[in-house]
Amino acid sequence: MTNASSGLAVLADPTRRLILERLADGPQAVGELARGLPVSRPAVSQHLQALKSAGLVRDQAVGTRRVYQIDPAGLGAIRAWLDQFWDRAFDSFQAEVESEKKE
Amino acid sequence: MTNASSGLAVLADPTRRLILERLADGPQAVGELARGLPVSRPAVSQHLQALKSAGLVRDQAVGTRRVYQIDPAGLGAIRAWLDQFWDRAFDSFQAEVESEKKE
DNA sequence: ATGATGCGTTAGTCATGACTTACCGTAAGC
DNA sequence: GCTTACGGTAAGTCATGACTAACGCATCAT
Repeated sequence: MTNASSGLAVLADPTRRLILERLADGPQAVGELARGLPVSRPAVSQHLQALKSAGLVRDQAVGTRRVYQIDPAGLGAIRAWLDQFWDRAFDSFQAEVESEKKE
Repeated sequence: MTNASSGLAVLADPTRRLILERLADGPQAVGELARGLPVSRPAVSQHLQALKSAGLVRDQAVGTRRVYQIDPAGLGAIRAWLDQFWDRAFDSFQAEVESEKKE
């Protein structure tokens, strides 16, 4: 699923954000990622699974290796939610300031 | 702390997002919020505490009630992180597409 | 002063999830 | 064929955190 809810839940974990930051510099295989991270390879695998089902990464088999890269669609959904939320909050924020002025 | 890390961690919880959505329509007191939510009032209090320490809401004492409203600053930090991350990811994504075209 | 309302806090329970170890399947190299 | 690298999966442990019930404190009304 590629909605903001699952995306935000996935972005909550610091290790998962680390993985995304690595992938933001270019595609990488699971082993490469694990070598640069403070957790085991299976842990990375599980995080990648979570990121994938949230639509934040794509994977591609290359021989025996499996290369992951960021999927912009997932990030877009989160940005959209945040932007829509921001607009709404800011509107009511200003409306509140206005109504307080009149008193 | 008002950085993206704490903000994202706080946004991960669905109940907390519900609270924020309510507050996006205007300031509200704790009891009002709790009445419209599927959890107890103490739970709402604790969530508000988490939201407050992440810089996402402000509170204001009004008599015996305590009115909460969204603090735009916290949301801004998260948006900034996401935007910066999105740009970086999209660049390397396009670069990858380009390099694949040439093969 | 007394009662009532509104909230924060504490203690304790329970579920979730992040992690490791061990294992299994698969693709490449000798 | 056999072995070796790579990665997903299963099982089990442990910490975190979301929640409720109970309590205490402050503010307003009578």
